[in-house]
Amino acid sequence: MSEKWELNAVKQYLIEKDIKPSVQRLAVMTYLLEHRTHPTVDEIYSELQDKIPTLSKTTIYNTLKLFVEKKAILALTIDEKMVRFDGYRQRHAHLFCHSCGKVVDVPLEYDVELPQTEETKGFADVETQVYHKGYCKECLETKNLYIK
Amino acid sequence: MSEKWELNAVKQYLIEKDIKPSVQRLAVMTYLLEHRTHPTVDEIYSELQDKIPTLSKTTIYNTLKLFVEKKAILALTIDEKMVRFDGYRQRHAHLFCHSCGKVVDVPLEYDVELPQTEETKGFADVETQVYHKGYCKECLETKNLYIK
DNA sequence: ATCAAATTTGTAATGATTACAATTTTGAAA
DNA sequence: TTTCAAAATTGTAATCATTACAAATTTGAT
Repeated sequence: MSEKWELNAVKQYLIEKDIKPSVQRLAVMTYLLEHRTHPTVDEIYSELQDKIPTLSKTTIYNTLKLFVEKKAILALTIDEKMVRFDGYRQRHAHLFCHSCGKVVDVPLEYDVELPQTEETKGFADVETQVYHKGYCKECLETKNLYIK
Repeated sequence: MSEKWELNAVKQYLIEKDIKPSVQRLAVMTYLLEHRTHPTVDEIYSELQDKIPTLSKTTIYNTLKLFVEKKAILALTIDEKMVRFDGYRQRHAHLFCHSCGKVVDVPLEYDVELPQTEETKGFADVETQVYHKGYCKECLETKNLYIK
């Protein structure tokens, strides 16, 4: 569940992505690399508060925004309530449970390409995300969900 | 751009989906069927205010929520700021411009299936959405975007 | 015509995100 | 090491999409 990352490897990764490392940035990136849970801003903030007592939630927002701009992580809009973040860089899709909000990685066998049509011509910097949305086994078993 | 729908056909469609037709519901569904622009709540509300002077934005929210529950329309979470709605029922993917927020339909040649793995086993009622995100030609040509 | 259920409406609350200004840290140059 | 401007961080206040909720209206069966 929780791969371990060397601080220097994380630092190197940030530098590769043209991001100046700082205590806060290293903590956020390390958290994302070690936790494949697609956390929200609040989850990251709560988890890192202990390690960095002066941490501000605005810093988490700033940092994640920077990481996304620099393409070091992915912002997932799978949950309509809030953005989830993903530091995993291999091609994969995501599965979302409408009931508990859990997001899990699922394999994606091939690239889903943007077709070349009149509409899509000239689009640049396209990144593709595949979302599967439904209800997970645990929620179906433990909650009384009315799924038609 | 704007296919025309008979009121009775829309009414029939709502009934098929187990939705009791009302003036408001017919107006919203007709709007979604005739406009493939993936409008937001505000856009739908603005457009229908003239036709229905007493219309409330809460009604738009209620109506869209009902339509989604009954699977008459799709809620797109492609834009992190707000939900977009789609009344088009054929299989297709979506293309999103980060700069202007435009969402356009693009062909999707095959079903993107949820693979059967330990993690995905037991998931129910899964619906798949494919999002392509980038910058559209118009924005690239008319705005000074720094795309690295 | 009556009346309960369903629907619509308006207002107030919620909560994620952003704006912004102040404070702190960093790192190069003297 | 000291200085100082740029960058990064922080806290607070504002924004704005969405939801909660209660009152008003409409619907449809009797």
